[in-house]
Amino acid sequence: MKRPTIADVARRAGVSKGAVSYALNGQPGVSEATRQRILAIAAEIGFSPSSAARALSGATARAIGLILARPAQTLGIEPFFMELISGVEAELSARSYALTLQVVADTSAEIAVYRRWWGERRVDGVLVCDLRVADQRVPVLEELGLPAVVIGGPADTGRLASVWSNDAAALDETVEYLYALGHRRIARVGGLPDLLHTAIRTRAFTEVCQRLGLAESIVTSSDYTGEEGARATRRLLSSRLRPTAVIYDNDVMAIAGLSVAQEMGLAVPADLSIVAWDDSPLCRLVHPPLTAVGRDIPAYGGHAARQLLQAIEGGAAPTGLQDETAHLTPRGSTGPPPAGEQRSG
Amino acid sequence: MKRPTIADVARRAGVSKGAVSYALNGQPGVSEATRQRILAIAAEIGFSPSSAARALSGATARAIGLILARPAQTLGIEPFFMELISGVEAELSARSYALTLQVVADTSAEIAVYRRWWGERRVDGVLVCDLRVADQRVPVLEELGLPAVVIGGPADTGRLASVWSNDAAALDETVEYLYALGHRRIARVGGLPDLLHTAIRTRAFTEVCQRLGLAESIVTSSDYTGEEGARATRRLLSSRLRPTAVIYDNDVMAIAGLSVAQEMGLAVPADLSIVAWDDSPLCRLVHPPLTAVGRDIPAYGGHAARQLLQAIEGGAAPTGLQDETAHLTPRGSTGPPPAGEQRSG
DNA sequence: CTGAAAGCGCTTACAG
DNA sequence: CTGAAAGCGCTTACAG
Repeated sequence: MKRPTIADVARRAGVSKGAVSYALNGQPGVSEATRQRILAIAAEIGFSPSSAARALSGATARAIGLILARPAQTLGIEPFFMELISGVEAELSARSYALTLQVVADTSAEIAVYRRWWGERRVDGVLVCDLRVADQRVPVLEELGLPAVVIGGPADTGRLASVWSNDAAALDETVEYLYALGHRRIARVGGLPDLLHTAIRTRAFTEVCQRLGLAESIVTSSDYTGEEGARATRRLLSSRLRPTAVIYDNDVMAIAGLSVAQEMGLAVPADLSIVAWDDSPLCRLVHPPLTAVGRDIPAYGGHAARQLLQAIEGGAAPTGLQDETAHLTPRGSTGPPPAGEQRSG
Repeated sequence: MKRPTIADVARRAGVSKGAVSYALNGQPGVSEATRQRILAIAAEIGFSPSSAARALSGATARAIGLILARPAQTLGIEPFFMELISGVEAELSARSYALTLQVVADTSAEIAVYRRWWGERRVDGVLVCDLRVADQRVPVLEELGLPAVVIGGPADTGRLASVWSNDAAALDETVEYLYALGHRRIARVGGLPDLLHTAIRTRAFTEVCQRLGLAESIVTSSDYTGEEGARATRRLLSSRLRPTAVIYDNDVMAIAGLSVAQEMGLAVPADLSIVAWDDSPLCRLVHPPLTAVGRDIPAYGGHAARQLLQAIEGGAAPTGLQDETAHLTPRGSTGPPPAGEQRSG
């Protein structure tokens, strides 16, 4: 099947190619009657303007890029990224922008792809995930002048806008809730230590524990896999003064932690309380269902996409956006600590 | 920053634009020495050819499309799609093809996007997921002449190649394993009934149960969510002659089923054996870890991508590929049925 | 082996 | 309000 071009539409409508272009793009230059006739003909013969030709003349690819630099394993198992992508998509497809996705091994590969995309003019802008402390990607994107919105923060992202959520506040709320239940030995299994949000949560955790007078707060790092969540949990539960509550930095590790507790003969929540970050359907799948800290991730992705489109189309650099703070949803995995534990620590 | 064009490279190399093009694309027409000099200059000034200009003249976008028509909820929670995408990516990025991803609500939206992509020449070909019985997408893609590889089968996909796995054989193996353990009342919680692989597994299940003389084989359908998996399990476990083993069509429902069993006071595997399809890290996360039927999904995606690139570049339509058959990995969730149950049914 | 030129299908000033 | 034309940055026959 031969693809119709703008010339085909012009010929059938008896107008110039320019007129068709104006009609399609909603620009002045054609009468309303002509516009309607052109639109009808375009629809009839199934014409869509070539994205390549459009990009070449208009200099806009109508595509944005998203790079994921995580191993396939953790990518698949964490609902976070797919939910984020769904939200991004909803925003993009409403404006018929395409999403170009790439999975890479590490940050340097990611930077190489940004450079290539920029050279190829393949995307009009990018969404940057997994913001790191002193992130190397930020200066590169600034130098290239490739519009970008950083997902994560708060942080100094220079000229790049960011969309972020107040994780420190959410963490405070969580620890205070556990404290109110009577917990005095609270541990946290954190995520990848070089991710900014891990650093932010770790600092908040340390501060709130100090404020509440919890001397024995413990933080360990992990890579978000179930294996590391299980290993960290075994270590915590085998220690002399084992914690009565554990906060995990993702849902997967929390579920792994629940299994380890069961395996070690500890009842949840009678002997151990468990809190998952990144609330997701996974948390409601297990028994008992997990108390979790969460927020609307598709909406988060949508907000980031909207900021990016604004940066691309509006010209004016958006200033960034503080998204909703995650909130705690208590379920069956948290309760008071075992009797006799309540005042120790 | 101004993006370098082929003219910049040509000027600095003291050759024509044509020569630069030949050098970059590994075509004859330039001497080896000149080619090396051109390549060095291109690398030095960070030149990547504009994908739009390339697509416009060469008629190849160097991008393939993938559409997911599932609600955000199930997309996020099932590791399958992300693993598939990872595998596709690995194959594509090795040849510097881009992946254009779109999430849509239903099949008619999906078909509309195919038509638009075709008109826009945005992608050189597409990967078709979730093959259905009498799939409406197949004739549309054939009519458009858009290269496509169907993920799933075996089925009559006309001129489209497909990559598939023998699910019937894997289901046989699973039922025979449960039969050998002594199970005589085996139930199956199937996936979306209009998906081809659900139909194939359902038929295989019915046939193997007949062959083994298991009269009371039960099949229910679901939408792959934990909620439906839990509901189906409650129904099964509340029935007068409850099954002693249940096979679930995905990992998420199997985990939900495990929780329901625990909630209803049944021990797994002492009172109930559970098998998950789509083995994934989730299956090893719970306690007991789930016996599961699985295979290498990233490899599956990679094979599909390779077939598609062959269809796009080779010209000759690939004939399709039978991928590895899924195999059963016994873990802690399966065992003999309760004493006294072994000969009933 | 190399250079000059046409052409891909749009968009957008520029004249009428 | 409309038409003719240049130009985006490549690729690829076509001459030399």
